Amino acid sequence: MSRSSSSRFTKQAYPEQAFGPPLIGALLRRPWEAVQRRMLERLHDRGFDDLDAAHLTVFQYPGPQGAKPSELATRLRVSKQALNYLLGELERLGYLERRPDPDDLRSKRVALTKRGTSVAMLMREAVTEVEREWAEQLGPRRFGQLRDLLHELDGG
Amino acid sequence: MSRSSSSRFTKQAYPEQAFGPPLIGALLRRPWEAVQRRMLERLHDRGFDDLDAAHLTVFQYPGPQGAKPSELATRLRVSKQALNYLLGELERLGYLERRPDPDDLRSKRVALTKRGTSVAMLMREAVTEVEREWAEQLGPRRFGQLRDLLHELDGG
DNA sequence: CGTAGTGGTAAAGTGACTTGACCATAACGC
DNA sequence: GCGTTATGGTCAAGTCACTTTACCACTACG
Repeated sequence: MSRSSSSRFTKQAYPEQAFGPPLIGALLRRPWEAVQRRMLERLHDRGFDDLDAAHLTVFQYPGPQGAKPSELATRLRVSKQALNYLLGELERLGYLERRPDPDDLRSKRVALTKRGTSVAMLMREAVTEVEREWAEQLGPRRFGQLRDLLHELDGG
Repeated sequence: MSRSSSSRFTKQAYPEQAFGPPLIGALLRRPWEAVQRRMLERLHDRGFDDLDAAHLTVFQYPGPQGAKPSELATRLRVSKQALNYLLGELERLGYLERRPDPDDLRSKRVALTKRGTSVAMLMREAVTEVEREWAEQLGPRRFGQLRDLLHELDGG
């Protein structure tokens, strides 16, 4: 499903699109969705089928390891209650633990379990897999350009 | 692996990240989220504050104009009931109508109202705005490269 | 024309989220 | 020190966006 036929969005059903060509929004969205789908696919392949897209946001780069729940909530732009709910799920499923923060008695720190670390690694592998495919499609030099340009946008 | 020392994600809170540099997944995700946020921001600025991110998926390129609900559901990867729910909302709020399909009496077609068309145009403006900023940051030539590379990935 | 398939909707249930409240600790004023 | 404000986390209750299930209308196919 990685290559799909070209321009699968131009079916007869949209003969007269009021809009012009896709802007950068759509162009970023679709590859990103492809990455996301691949990650979930691989996780389910390997038996982690109690995870869904919502859980994955927690594992999103750079991952929750060592983070304080409230920090994570800010980073992921969800309320701390919503995040706490997710952390509860993930803890119940054995992917992480919430441990007391030695430096702040109010606070906790997220610690990935072995199972949680596997998920993080699998996600990374899935992305690497897609990277390889894209590098093949664009050629390594141009893929490198793409990554550099995105990285620069990102503030690197 | 401790490059990206200038990255805003390397706060003291994550001194020993288990992962390396961001892979293409994160690099795509973050600019895309920036675009998404800008769109919602502009819509709310202009008084369309009864819309949220979920509604926007319906307006996502290439937009719902003329589409059959079930078609849209497939495209957006949601169940047809969930989509129908969203369409109901958007119809109630005056952004679109569901009209009978002349060619298939079972089917409907989505027709944007004037209000709905405004939203589509505003979204497009917001993206264009971001494009301009990025073109300035990267330089027009390199921004063009970025767009072309993404377009090629997309199957263009 | 009968039977399977497709498009759409309604109804009920669920659960991921919200808002609001609360307690414990920390940081800062004096 | 001691009171005040801010921060971190959690619980409880309510909500609503979605799911599942079912169903009807129409179409396609033999």
